[in-house]
Parts: sequence; structure tokens; C-alpha cells
Amino acid sequence: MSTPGRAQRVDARANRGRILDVAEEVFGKGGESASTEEVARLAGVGIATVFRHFPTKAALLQAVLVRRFDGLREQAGALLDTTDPGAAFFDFFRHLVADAATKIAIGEALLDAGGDRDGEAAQASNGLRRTVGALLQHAQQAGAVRDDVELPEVYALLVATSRTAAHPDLEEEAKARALAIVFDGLTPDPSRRSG
Amino acid sequence: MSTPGRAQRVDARANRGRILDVAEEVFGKGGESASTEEVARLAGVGIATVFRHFPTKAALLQAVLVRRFDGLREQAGALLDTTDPGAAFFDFFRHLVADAATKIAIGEALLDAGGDRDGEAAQASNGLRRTVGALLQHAQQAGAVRDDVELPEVYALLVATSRTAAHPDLEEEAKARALAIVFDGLTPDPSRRSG
DNA sequence: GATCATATGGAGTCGCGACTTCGGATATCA
DNA sequence: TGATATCCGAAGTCGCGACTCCATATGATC
Repeated sequence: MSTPGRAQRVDARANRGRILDVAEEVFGKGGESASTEEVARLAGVGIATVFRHFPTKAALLQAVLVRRFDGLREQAGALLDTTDPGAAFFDFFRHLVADAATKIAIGEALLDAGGDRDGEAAQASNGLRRTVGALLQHAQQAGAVRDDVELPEVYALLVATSRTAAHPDLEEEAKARALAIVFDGLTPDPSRRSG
Repeated sequence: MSTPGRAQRVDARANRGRILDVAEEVFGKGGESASTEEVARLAGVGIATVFRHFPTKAALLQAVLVRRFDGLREQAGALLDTTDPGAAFFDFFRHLVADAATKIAIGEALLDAGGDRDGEAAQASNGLRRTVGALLQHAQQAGAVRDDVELPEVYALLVATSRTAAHPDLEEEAKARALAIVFDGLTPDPSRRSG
């Protein structure tokens, strides 16, 4: 675990990266029931190589999730420094939905990992959730999102809408209208404010 | 296949019903990856009995779905004869979401079965979808739902919100607020009509 | 209550997928 | 270029879950 006699070989590091890339796609398409063997095959390595880099299938899936969560958090964080908080919030929402459209396993995990799952993934998930919370808060302060909604339901709707978008049978236009309905529900309604 | 020499024995019919009931609960809780053996155990029968009544696990799941879809369609059909079409639509939406909260597999199948799945389940699913379509149309004619939304996205949102409700970590209040957001998005907005 | 087709359940088989082993290949450093 | 630690893949093992076989039990008919 401490500094080994020799550094990790470059081919090993390259393989690890390729496995991670392929796993993201395979788990994204087939969910977590996709087989490790397929990951190995598409990555062009033997099964043993996959298991050497990631001791279990769960560890592989977790590594994929951590990377994805961290990436999303980074994007959300960048949007935090934007001038228009409302646009930032809705942009991120739209981006995540479009992105998750082909990533079944990621969508599934967005909520689950927040529960009691293994340390690293849960931590990354919480980091993402916190940043989305900040995005939401700013948007609310700017008056772009209703004040009476809270993070849990927004996050839940985010995941739900992502899953909707993941369905291939649904027309693009219908997906857009579904998103519009949710956005409309999140937007403050001037005619109702007085009540 | 034609009338057999003797009618089905009453214990066999009773077992079939119990298996179906238990299967609905087991698949509802654990999704379609739940094991057939657990269904048999909880139904108090041997595993062979399950497979005698339903030749494959898929056939069992399909039988569960057909029964559930037909039941939902019946409820939706009853609401069609109600005096307030808007209330009928939103009531059914609310009912389905609450009902699907503990039925993972059913929620998954609501959209999938509409695709290219096996005959019977697809047929039942389409029947349900058509009835929901009528419910939606009536609600729109009554001015309770925006005119510019169509069945596909409404159905998708229905399923997505159901999945949201299935999550145990989410507070009841948050679920209610999520539903309120969707309903709000579906309701015509007077201040925007003039545009 | 005797007969017998129907139904049952426990003990299998079989295939699939997660994970391991080990002889051989390959990058790294002198 | 040679030595060696690191890395690799093909061929395993192992457990789990879908599905089958057969000796036994039981409801239906007389």
C-alpha cells in the first residue's frame, strides 16, 4: 500500500482507464445486471484483468459512479459561479436529464447511493447532492424557483425525469414536453403568489 | 387445450391464486430479479407447483402484470363516468402513484410492456394506456389540464413519479410536494394563456 | 369407500456469472 | 540486452437460480 518498489506500469494504468470507460457504457446500457465478462470483452482484456483492478463487480460499479458523480459535481460547481442562478439551475437539470438518458445504472444509483451504500460512492453522491442544493438555493433566492420546494423532491424529480428520458420508445418531443411540465411546476406562479 | 376430461381441482385453483398474490408482492418488493423459490416458499407450496401453473418465470410475471393492468384499467374506466373529469384524472394519477409505491416491478413494466413484450401483457398494458388517454382527454376538454400536453409524456411522468414514490428514503411530505409540482405543471396557467 | 386422473413437493439437473489460479508475456531499469 | 517485478489471459472453481422427474398424496366420480 505504501510506495511500492516500482511504479504502476503504464499499460496497467491504460487498461484500468479503458475498463472504467467501457464499464460506464455497459452498466449504463444494461444496468447493474450487465455481466463483468462483457466489460472485459469490450475493453479488449481478459476477465482476470478486470478483477485485478477492481476486486469485485460492486467495486467496479462503485468506481464508475464515483467518477461520474464527481464529474457532475464539478459541472454543477462551475455553474454556481454563473451570473444567472435560475438559468444555472435549469441548465444543470436539463444537462443531467439528457446525460442520464443512456445511463440506466447511474440513474438508479443517484438516489440509492445516498442511502447506506459503501463509503466512497455515498460520499461522492452526497457531494453532488450538496452542490445541487446550492444551485437550487441560489435559484430560489433569485426568484427563478418556487420557495416552497426543497431539495429532496427536486432531487427525486431530477432522477425521475432522467429515467423518463432513458426510455427509447418515447419521442424526443414528448421528452421535451415532460421536462417542460416539470420546469413549469418548479417555476413560481405569479397568479398564485397572492394566495 | 380444449375441454379436458375433468375440470381443474379446487385445490389447484386455490394454489394458483395464492401464488399469483404472493408473486405480486414478491416481485413488487424485489423487482423481477426476485427468485421464484421465494414465491413458492411464501405461498406455502413446492417450487414444482409454481412451475406447473406457470411454465416459466416470465409467464408468472406476465400473469401478475395482466391482472394488475386489468384492475387498474377497470378503476380508470369507473372514473371515466364521474362528473368531474379534472378530479377524475388527478385522482387516478394520485392513486396509481400511491399504489405503485411498493410495486417496483409493476412500475418498470408500465412502460416496457407497451413495447414489444409478449402478447397478453402488452395487450393489457395498451388497454390501460388507452383508458388513461380517455381520462386525460376528458380532463383537457373540461379545462383542468393544459391542452398542449399529450398522452406519452403524461404516461411517462406517471411512471416516473411512481418510481419516485417507491423510494423508502424519501419523506412522505417530499413525495407529496413532488406530486404537487407535477400537478402544477399539468394545470393550465391563466397568466400564460394570453401569450 | 374404491378407483384413478390430477396435483404435489423434494431432490435432482443445468447453465450462467462472479471470482481464482497459474504459466506465460511484457514493461522497466541497469 | 538481460534480469525481474509486474501484468496478463485462458481455463478453471463455485454458488445460485431457473427448471425437471418421480414417488406420493388427494380430490372427484361412482
